[in-house]
Amino acid sequence: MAQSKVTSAEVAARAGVSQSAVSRVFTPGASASAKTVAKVRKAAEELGYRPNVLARAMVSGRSRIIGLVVAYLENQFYPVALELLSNALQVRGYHILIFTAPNSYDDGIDSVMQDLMDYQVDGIIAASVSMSSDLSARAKDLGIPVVLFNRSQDDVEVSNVTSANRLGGRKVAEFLVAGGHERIAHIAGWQGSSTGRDRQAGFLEVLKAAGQSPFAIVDGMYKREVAMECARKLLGNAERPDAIFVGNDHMAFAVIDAIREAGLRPGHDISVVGFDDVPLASWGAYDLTTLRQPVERMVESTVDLILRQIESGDAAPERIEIEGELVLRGSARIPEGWTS
Amino acid sequence: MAQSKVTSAEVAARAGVSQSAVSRVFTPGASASAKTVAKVRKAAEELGYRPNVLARAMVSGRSRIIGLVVAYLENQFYPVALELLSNALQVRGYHILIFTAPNSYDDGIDSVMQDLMDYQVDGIIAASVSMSSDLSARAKDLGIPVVLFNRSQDDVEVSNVTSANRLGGRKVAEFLVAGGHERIAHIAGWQGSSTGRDRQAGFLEVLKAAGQSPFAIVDGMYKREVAMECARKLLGNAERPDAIFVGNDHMAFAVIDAIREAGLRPGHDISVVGFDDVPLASWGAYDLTTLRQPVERMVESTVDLILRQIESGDAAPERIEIEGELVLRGSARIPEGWTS
DNA sequence: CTGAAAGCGCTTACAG
DNA sequence: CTGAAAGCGCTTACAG
Repeated sequence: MAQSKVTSAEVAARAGVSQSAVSRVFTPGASASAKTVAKVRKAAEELGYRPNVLARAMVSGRSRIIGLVVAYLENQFYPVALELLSNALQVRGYHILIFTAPNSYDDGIDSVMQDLMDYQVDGIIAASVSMSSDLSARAKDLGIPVVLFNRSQDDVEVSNVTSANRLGGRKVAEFLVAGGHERIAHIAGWQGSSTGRDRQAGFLEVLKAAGQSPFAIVDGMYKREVAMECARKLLGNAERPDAIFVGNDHMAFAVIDAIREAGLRPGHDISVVGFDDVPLASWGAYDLTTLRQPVERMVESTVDLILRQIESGDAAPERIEIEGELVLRGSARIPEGWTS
Repeated sequence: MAQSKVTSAEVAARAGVSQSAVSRVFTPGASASAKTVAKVRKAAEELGYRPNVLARAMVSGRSRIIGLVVAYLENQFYPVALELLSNALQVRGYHILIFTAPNSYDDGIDSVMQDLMDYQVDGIIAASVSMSSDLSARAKDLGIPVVLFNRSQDDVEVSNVTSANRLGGRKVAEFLVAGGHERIAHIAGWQGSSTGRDRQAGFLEVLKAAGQSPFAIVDGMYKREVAMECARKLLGNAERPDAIFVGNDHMAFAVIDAIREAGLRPGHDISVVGFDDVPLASWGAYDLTTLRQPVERMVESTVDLILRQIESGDAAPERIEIEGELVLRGSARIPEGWTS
């Protein structure tokens, strides 16, 4: 059927026009007469021609490739975001080139960024990675737009999209305090990340205002094993917390497993609240009360932001924050007459 | 620091050599004297030069991009595979360009494949997708290697890597029969997929050999909601199954949720066995007995296969099948003295 | 080993 | 609107 790699020159020959004309027909916004368009489309169809994206990228300086730096795909939040991101970008004519990075260390990220540049990506979306300032700076230097997804970075002028993490931490604390809990522990998100710190900060503010001090605060590092270990310790003592706010759902699942392992019932003997609302949170086995991160809207904003920066060359960094709501389920006691 | 987009010509000028010499220094296997190499490396370093992958791709015909077609990322098996695939490919100097596709319909896949070709990918890995014969054929026509991951297709000559699905189905059935179960139901994987059919076929063979007929067989479509619905129906009748073999873990979690919802205990009142062994299967809340798909080895084979085809031009299709083992956990009764 | 030159498949001023 | 030509940043025969 189709020839192997048809070029615009072959189409031109068949259509009886110049190669430039063919190019124009396939370039949105370029001018060509209706007659030319018709001839070219017909010939292209017959030959199975499609423009070579790479060649186009070379001359136009636009690869229509977005580099996505991710890790931590065991946390369901990221695959979900990845799929949404990819779909949204595909519709707009872009595709995602994946770069997997060691999560929290600057070591590997350096070479990842090198790679990224080699591919002439039009933009970079960094999810769940702490990019060193150097690298954000370097991307900027090269005029490559960067958007941090679900993470922010204070020391660099870079765009980011997050949920309202601090407010979210506050909401969880208010809910827990209203529920009459008096020994509230926090297994925090990684304190090397903005999300981990912000959620904790909001949580502590409200606790303080309520005249409580936290039963315990530990860094769960966003890792299942660490959170599990923390939970076991917390539950192993004579005096136990009556509620645990966990820095994300992924860790909260471990905490619930640990609670049951100790013979206790989440939502009855001890309340657990997570952060994210990944699909698994709503499944029967966990039924997790959690602060929802509105991932669809976060993705929309991220895509809008990066494409705007690419297409208009407007690189003014923007910080977008989207508010999420508490989703009530069975893992935490609901205060009398509570209406979110 | 770094200039915006340094070219080989600039490096050449600074090093006092020709542009070709610079190219050779960065082309593995090309010949250059030690002296030239040193001068060029020095100049490149100072300028922050890195070869443009896209330009290289244009002339060499190698983009070092692998197109990955995926969907269904809510099933943990795929993100896990994606991460492993990306890591393995990155080490070998390739990267993954993501194409998300509607799962089971040929409709959308068609345009996805068009896209794929536009980017001049060196190879295609198709996961959890049924490619139409046309498209496999077309890729072949263009000399683009294709490997199906976790899926096979009989009507086309295309490489694929799967686990031993039929054998896996047999193992599950043997285990369940040995456990004394006599009313074994099967919520099957999507019957439009080879994996779904093969697992079911193996399962039925053994049941038949044991003189049993299945309590029920339904197609769960690899979807959580469908599986949940099937399970509810199965449990709603006066006579219930005493075991359910579920076509993959993702659906098995739904089945376990349904069982508990009905006030029954998995592993006691009714045995459940899944297929995959995703990380979640080992978490306390599900503790799922399941037939492990050896994803690391599947990924290794996939990467080896596609790179071999790309780099040697050897396009002889190969079908690789990797045996997986049953992982015993709490969701199914273990036969007396059973040793896997 | 090395340089000059052609060419990969396009887009985009530049004339007409 | 249209064609001829230059050029994007490389690799790769081809001579030397």
